[in-house]
Amino acid sequence: MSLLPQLKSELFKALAHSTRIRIVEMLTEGELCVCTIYEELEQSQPNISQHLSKLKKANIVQSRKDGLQVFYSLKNEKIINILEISKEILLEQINETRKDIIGED
Amino acid sequence: MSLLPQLKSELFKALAHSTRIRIVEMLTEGELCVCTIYEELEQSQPNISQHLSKLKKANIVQSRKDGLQVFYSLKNEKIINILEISKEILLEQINETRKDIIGED
DNA sequence: TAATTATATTAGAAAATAATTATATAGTTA
DNA sequence: TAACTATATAATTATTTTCTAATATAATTA
Repeated sequence: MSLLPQLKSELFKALAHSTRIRIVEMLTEGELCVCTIYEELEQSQPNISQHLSKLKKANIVQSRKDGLQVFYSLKNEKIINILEISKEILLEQINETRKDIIGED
Repeated sequence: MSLLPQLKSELFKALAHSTRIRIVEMLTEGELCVCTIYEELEQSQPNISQHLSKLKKANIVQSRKDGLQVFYSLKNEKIINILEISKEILLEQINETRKDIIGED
């Protein structure tokens, strides 16, 4: 019995929240301080902290302490590829739906 | 305010269960009858039916009826790419962990 | 048309997840 | 050392997800 499907599902579980998707996408540009993340996303500090904790537990991000601040960054750039492909899939879905409604070009 | 993060999170939610991962991976080989899926995965028929329903709602699979049987197939092959990248990420994680424990080669 | 088969749906209980509020911790500065 | 700041953790409640058992539906065959 393979363990991989279970591990994969845990990875996707970590990505299964729009706030966490937004965090990962923010981190695409480079490391960010926790304060920057919750201010930009307009979410409470504890809420963002908990989401970051889930991302960290899933090994999607890592953190580094600098004085009072904590900076988070992506642990593996390949996570960006997953987000890119998901975007392609969604855009194709949207395009299909459009065709169904408007009719073929 | 972009809608995409929300849609992406819904896509990942649909993949956030090991049974659904296994189903998608089975369908990589081509369309399958519901009965084949629940027999091979050794899960109850209603349980598999519910998981298939979630995958269908997320537009990951489509179904086709043939007599009494229903055949499911992938709707967009790109979902396979997402699973492949997730595997790469996980294998790299495992390799890192191994290095931490055993020491650098 | 009645019985059978394959699948889907529903209802209900248990478990997991999420947001909020309050509090704790670690590091800094006065 | 006391106050302050940034972040993390804990507790609570509400919501969502999952599994199981029972039932419904649709297509087939006797």
